[in-house]
Amino acid sequence: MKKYLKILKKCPLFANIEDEDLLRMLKCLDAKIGSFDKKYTVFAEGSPAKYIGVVLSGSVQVIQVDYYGNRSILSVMGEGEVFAEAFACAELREIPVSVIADEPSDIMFIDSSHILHTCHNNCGFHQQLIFNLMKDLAVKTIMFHQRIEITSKRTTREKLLAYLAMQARRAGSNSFDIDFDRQELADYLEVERSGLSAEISKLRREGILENHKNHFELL
Amino acid sequence: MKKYLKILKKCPLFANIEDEDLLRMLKCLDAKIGSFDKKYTVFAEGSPAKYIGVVLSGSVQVIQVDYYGNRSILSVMGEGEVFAEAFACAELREIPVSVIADEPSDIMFIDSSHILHTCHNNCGFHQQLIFNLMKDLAVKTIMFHQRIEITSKRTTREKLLAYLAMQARRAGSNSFDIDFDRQELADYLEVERSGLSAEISKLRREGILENHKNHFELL
DNA sequence: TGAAGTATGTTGAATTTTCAACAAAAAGGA
DNA sequence: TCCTTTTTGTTGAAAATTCAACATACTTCA
Repeated sequence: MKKYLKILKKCPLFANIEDEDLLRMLKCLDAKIGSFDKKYTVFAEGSPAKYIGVVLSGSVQVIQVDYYGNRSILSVMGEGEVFAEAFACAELREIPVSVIADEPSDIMFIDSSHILHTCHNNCGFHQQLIFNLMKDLAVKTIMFHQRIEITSKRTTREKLLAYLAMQARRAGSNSFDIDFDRQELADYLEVERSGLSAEISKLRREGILENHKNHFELL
Repeated sequence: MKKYLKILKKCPLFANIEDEDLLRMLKCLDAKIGSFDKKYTVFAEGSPAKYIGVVLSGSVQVIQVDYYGNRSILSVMGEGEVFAEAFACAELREIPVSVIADEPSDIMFIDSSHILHTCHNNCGFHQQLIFNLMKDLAVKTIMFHQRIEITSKRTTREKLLAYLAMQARRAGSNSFDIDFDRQELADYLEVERSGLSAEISKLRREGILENHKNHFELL
């Protein structure tokens, strides 16, 4: 667990908790670590909403797959980020999404009941954890607002440009890499992969952007 | 304030707080009440993310309007429900949405800093409030998951049927009323109003549903 | 009640997306 | 390196959406 201390310190769930306290607390919370190869399932849709996940290394995708097999990528969580916390905190029985490893990843699992209900050791961190969880969930809510702002556009072109503009803002530069391959970007933007490829080519021909693989530059 | 006690008790923000404590606490939080006529703006996009809103009567819509004037309805909050809490909790400077009264509404405003930072009176409810806020935000996150599940469908028909199926589930019956007029439903589903009307007519002709105004029945 | 304003339904043309199929390019493994 | 697999780009036809315009129904309020 010690080797992940640097990541854990960046994790919003553990903000304002001292190093020495952190490891002790994780023991108290009975945190477990698991490793997942790329594409492997961390949580399957319908499994109990019992554990909160923390990405220690790698990254995971939170996805929904509907009746017809259409897949939506809801979010991508990277190192130090938390996932599946909303289902545990809202006390859903089952999680309504799947979580898969986007690359080889180490994941820490915390039984949510250890956070939500005061532990018998009465260690003093629950209040801080709850507060951190609240902030984390507020940030997640805003993340969904941003996603909806992008996907509510009506055309592939507008969705793509809105997405790229947001990535450029995040990167602080008009030149940046994106995390998605083409199919994944289509699943995030909720458009057709082939139409997305075509639109990228069109924007390039029009001189609006340049790109090579996953690197983009807005002109 | 007393006249709203019944509503406030239903409000998730005040769960597990005794009646007698509630009014005292609201005074401590310096809660204010405002009234808004239908269509009036409760919060304008870009205004400071300082206040948390609680619907005492009526209902509000949380909306985004993009550069081209396209309007998305993100959520509708009715009596006892909380809004704009995510922006305050995440400590955004400005709120990225607008909130408008959907009907004549009374709204309670609470300065978020009074909740997030321990008050000098050191009244004992902050921990419970933070916990309630966390739960509320978890539920909101799940609400967005559901919205995305609906709007990620590719056709007007699929979006509409997914929406109606969810409303039927919520109502516990195949016969139910919806809160939206046609334009609002289109803004929620992110489709064209005229196309939506056409699709409703088509589903009716196909014998898949019956409807009169805002009453629907799935057959 | 009547008039004005708003909401809903309908339609056809233009635009866009989806779908399927395939070619080309890139990545991975033996 | 060569072969296989995966990813990406391209294309045309079919399907669906958007847009604009208008008719009708419904509301509101004087």
